Amino acid sequence: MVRVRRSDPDRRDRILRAALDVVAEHGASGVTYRAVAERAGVPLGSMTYHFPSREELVYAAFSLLADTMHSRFDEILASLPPGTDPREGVVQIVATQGEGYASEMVLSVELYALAVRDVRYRELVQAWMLRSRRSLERHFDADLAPMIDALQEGLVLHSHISTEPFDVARVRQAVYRLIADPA
Amino acid sequence: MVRVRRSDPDRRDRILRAALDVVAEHGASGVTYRAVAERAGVPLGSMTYHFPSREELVYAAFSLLADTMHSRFDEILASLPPGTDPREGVVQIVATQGEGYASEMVLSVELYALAVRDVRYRELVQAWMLRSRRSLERHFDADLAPMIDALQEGLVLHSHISTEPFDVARVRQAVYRLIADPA
Amino acid sequence: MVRVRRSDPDRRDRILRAALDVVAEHGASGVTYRAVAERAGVPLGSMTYHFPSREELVYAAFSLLADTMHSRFDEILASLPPGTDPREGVVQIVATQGEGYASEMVLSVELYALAVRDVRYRELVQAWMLRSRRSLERHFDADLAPMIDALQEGLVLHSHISTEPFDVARVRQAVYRLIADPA
Amino acid sequence: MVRVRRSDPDRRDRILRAALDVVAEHGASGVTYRAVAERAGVPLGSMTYHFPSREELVYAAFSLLADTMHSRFDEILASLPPGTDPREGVVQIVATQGEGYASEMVLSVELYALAVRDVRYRELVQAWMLRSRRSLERHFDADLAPMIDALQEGLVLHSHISTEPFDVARVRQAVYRLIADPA
DNA sequence: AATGAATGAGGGTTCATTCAT
DNA sequence: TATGAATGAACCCTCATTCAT
Repeated sequence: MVRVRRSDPDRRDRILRAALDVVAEHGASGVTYRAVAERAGVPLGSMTYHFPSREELVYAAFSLLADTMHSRFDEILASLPPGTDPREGVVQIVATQGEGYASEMVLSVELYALAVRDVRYRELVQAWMLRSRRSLERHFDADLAPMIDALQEGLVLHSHISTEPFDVARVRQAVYRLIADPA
Repeated sequence: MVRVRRSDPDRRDRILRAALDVVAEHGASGVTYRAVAERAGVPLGSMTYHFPSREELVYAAFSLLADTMHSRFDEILASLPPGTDPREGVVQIVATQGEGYASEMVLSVELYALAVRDVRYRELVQAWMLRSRRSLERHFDADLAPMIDALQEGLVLHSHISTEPFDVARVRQAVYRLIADPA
Repeated sequence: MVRVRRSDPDRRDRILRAALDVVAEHGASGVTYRAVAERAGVPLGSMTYHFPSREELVYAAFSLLADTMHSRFDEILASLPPGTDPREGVVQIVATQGEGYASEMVLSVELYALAVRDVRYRELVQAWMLRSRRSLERHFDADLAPMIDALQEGLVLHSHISTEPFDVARVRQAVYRLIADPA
Repeated sequence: MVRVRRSDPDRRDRILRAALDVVAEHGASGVTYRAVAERAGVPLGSMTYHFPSREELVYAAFSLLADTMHSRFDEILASLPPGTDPREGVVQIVATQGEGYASEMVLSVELYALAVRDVRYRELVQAWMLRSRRSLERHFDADLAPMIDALQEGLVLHSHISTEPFDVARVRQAVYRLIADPA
């Protein structure tokens, strides 16, 4: 009657991706076992088998998000052609997150909302932030890294909240002002 | 048998403030009629009387928040003693929101999380942002205002997520770098 | 579509009686909101309205049981025709509970099972036991009351567990032996 | 990667004892495969291997209980020094179960609760009761045995439900009254 | 012989919302 | 105007049981 699929090794992963989809659409509080199960195409009982509590599911999903986002962030900075002004890397990061990957921005804001209220998520974000700074320090002074990170954060956030069209020129101007003299 | 207090003119307001308290503690999704009613000390039936749907309640609460936060923002900038470097106003705003008023930061992140997913809240935030810029433009160039606003946002956000102690010097340095030459 | 029955004053009571029915059939652990709701003919939502937690429901049901059983117990002893040997009252109590009212015995054993594990139920049973003794003391010496109560308990219990037919003569003999000389 | 202990001959027994522990703590309805498996330190899959259905597990556990309890009962009566008033054996049984071995009382009440609702358990208890009477008949008249058994049951039960301290004197008095003239 | 993976059927509880009063 | 009573739809989570290995 029912299709039996006894072993499904990457089911855990599929569930996590489905969970992030649900966060993007309905927010972190919209992550219900049911919603994710349906999206991932797995039976409800399978959800609690892999993630015994909803909280674990949400946490695992946001951990995956942090990893994914950092990879993208790091890759942009790492793959700058030699000789490029590294500030262009920052501009590109903002542009990438501000224009494309909109859903990931949605996701990260949800993560921040959790982080300001819950230590566990605060630590997760903190670790992610440190990794971002480490990546920035490949090109910029260590003192500057947190500032660049903050500016980039604010720009991306505002670009997503704003109803105005994304303005790369303004982003570039802000970045170049903050980092007058790339180290 | 208890004499009921006839006419409770600021009950609506008390409910909204209670709602914001609940957001600070449990997030926007934690705003249930029941939780808010208990916090505000009003009967459950009174909630739906004043706010026929939950959505209206939440929206009204965040509207109140935007007003409150803008007032604080504007007041700091408006009350700078003549002759002060206006960049100090920006530093002070970040410091105020980064150190004290932590719960308001929690609230605003929740608002952002709503905004990135829902136009109605996006418009609310957009209007607030425009007012902030208008306030900044009293001291800075109009082109610069959005950048300052973004930097300030990023700094406050990171200060709340970070587990490191708040560092005013770094904030000041970032602000002064971005605004090298106050208009 | 649905029959609306806005006020139903003795619904609470009907629920409790339904709960006891369910205990009799499926044991205390079988008392689920759903099972009781169906039995009482009330919507599921009504259950949690009247009894916010399952535990409250169960406790209230067993409180009602204790009251009901004590009433029956007391009434038998109180309505003995003057001049009757009061020991016949005890015999009659055992007979009543041993032959008729079988379901109530079932119920009381469930209550004992709760009582030996949970103080709250222990207190409930303790209070009931004290009332029983008080009733017995109308006819018997205070020292004797607990013994009579214990014997009666054991006889009723065994009569319900036994597969042999109920034997009044044996009950009478036991009671008369224990109470050789009615006070 | 951990070497698995091949052949664990008394695992079945360990599971049953664990099951009884769980009954003592959470009642018969608390006996879930998971709870017992954890308590016994065996994998979940092992449970259904040894006891294909939960019902079998519970029944086997209570069978073991009946055996254990009867052994204790019989031993007390069998090991009375010659010349001792056999009624002291009964007193001692009540004292043993009333003061020590509290958890076993908990267990037996659970068994009674099952017995009054389910023939299978009724038969189990019935067999146990017959064995008890057989033991009593070594010292007392066959007619008296059921009465003694009932009294003893009621005394033990009440002692466990009562919040008053255990009173051996009263127990002795009750036993001596019921058995005025030991056969 | 033994067990981890998997799942469907509930079960307790929360809650927005409706409505009679 | 104001509110207590009421309810149905979810939601999180537990669990017995099945089965491939």
